[in-house]
Parts: sequence; structure tokens; C-alpha cells
Amino acid sequence: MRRTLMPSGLRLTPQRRAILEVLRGTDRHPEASWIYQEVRKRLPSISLGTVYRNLVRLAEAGLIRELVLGTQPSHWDGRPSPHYHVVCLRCHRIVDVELPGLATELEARAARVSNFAIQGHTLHFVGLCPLCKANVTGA
Amino acid sequence: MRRTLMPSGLRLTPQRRAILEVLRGTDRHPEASWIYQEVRKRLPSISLGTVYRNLVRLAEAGLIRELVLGTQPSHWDGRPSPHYHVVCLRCHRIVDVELPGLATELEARAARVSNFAIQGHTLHFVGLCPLCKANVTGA
DNA sequence: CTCGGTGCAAAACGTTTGCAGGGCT
DNA sequence: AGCCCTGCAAACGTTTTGCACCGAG
Repeated sequence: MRRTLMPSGLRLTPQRRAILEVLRGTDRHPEASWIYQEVRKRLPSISLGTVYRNLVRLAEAGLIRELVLGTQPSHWDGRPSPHYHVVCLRCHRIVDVELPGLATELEARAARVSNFAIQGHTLHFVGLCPLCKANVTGA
Repeated sequence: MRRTLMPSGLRLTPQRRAILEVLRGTDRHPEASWIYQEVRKRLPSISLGTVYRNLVRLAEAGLIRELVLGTQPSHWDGRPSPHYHVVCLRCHRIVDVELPGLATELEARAARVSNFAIQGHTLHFVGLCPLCKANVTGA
């Protein structure tokens, strides 16, 4: 029986399984409170504290990613692979943006200019999604 | 007498003047509570609420910039000109990074891939500053 | 008189934490 | 027995807000 989840020795509890499934079953990049509500449909007694604790732990284990988009609350992404995001200013949808090869290029440029030993970066875009772009035509 | 401060019809009050001067007199990219303490040295009766209100208003007016670096609290930059930042993971210093021309290139690439009407982006780096880089040699 | 701005204090917000209990190994 | 994990509720730190007052135009 698969009971552990990762290097960290993280146990695969029903709560963690549910959080992972909810997060992998959506492309909404949701916030903790939405995840909490969804998980409660399957696991009514789970607590919000447990959701927060496990989002942090799962992110540390590399299974999910925290998105800090400048606007509290944090959002969470079930796809840990490296990619960026763009947020619609009107409907607040968050959509994946693949910009392959950009990461190393950016960090190399920053290292050259700053003389820091760059270890990571954060990048995201804001704008209007195709739908909202059409719906505001002019306004 | 120059009493207004910007398009928005913002008045140049002693509180606003002090906040601006404190922010322009440092390269620390400080948080609101630090600004509050500094401004109190000149204006002992100012309240923290006023500092927050005015940081927001001054940023809306384009006189300063809010830096959202993923870690609460926000930091504030008295230089509104477009530039990026790198944060030292060890001493938490925040240093300016000029990457001229990058902005339009990034937004063009993101627009092409996402089909959004891109209106802006956020980018910052984390790493070790030259001093901390030297001091950890190996560890 | 009106309007923007202030100080104060309370509230709001998302998030973290202490604690007692529980279940797997 | 030991350890990780949970639910609960209280606490936390930052930021926002309601309110009464004030001063400039």
C-alpha cells in the first residue's frame, strides 16, 4: 500500500489526497478558501487550518505551486511544472503562459547586472483575456 | 503657493510631504511600518492609518511604487521609474535591477502566446547579494 | 459651506499556531 | 511507544475602515 507521498516522508492522508485531487481537477488556480469549500464536499469535517498547513507542505514537497500574484490571497496551482501566468484584470481568470527558455535567460541577465547569485524569480502578467477583450470593445 | 500635488487633485499636506521625503531619502525599499517610524520623527502625531492611506494614494498618482515581493508586508519604492528588483535571501536587502528594453519584449512574447491584451507585468528576482555570497562560501 | 484630509480605534482579512486527541507502524 | 497528522479556536500581523473633527478654498 502506497502510504507515503514524497521524500519529505509526507503521509498520504485522506485530507491530502482530497486537496491534491481538487487542485488537479481544476484550471482555476484557486485560493485556499475555495479549495476548502470544495474539499469539504468530499470530506465535510476537514478544517481550514489543515488546508493551509497542507498547501504549504505540498508546495514544499514540490507537488503543487503557490502563486503570489500581488493580490492577497495566494493562489495555488496543481501543476508544479515551470510556467508563468497571466491574470485577467476584468474577470480575474488566471491562465498558464509557457515561455520556454526564458527563465535561464532572465536570471543570467539579472545576475550580470546585479552581481547577485540569482536563485529564482517571479514573473506574471496582467491584461484582458480574449473574452473580456471582446466584451469591452472601446469602453 | 503650490498646494496641489498631481492630476488626482491630491493636496500636498505635511504628512504627504514627509512620506515622500522619507521614501526618496532611502534606498531601502522599506515597509509601511518603517516609513511610519521615520515620519514620526518629524511629525510625531501622524497615524499609521494616514501612512497607509497616503502610500496607496501616492502610488495611484504614480509618485511612488508598491513592491509586492511575495512576502507580506508590501515594500515601497520612491523611484517610480520602471525597473526591477532583486531580494537577498539572507539579508533581505532589495536592490534595483535595470533591464532596459525587457518590458516590451516580455509583454510581446506573453501576448503572442496567451492571446491576452497584456497591460503589465511583475518581475523580481531572489538570490544572494555580493556580500552574503562571500560570507556563505560553501555553507 | 463644502470637500479633502487627519487621528484614532476598531474591524477585517488571510494566515499561522498551540493544544489535546487520534491513528498508523 | 513514537510520530505524524488532525480539528478546533485563538492569535497574529498587515491593512482597511468608520467616525468625528479640522482647515483650506
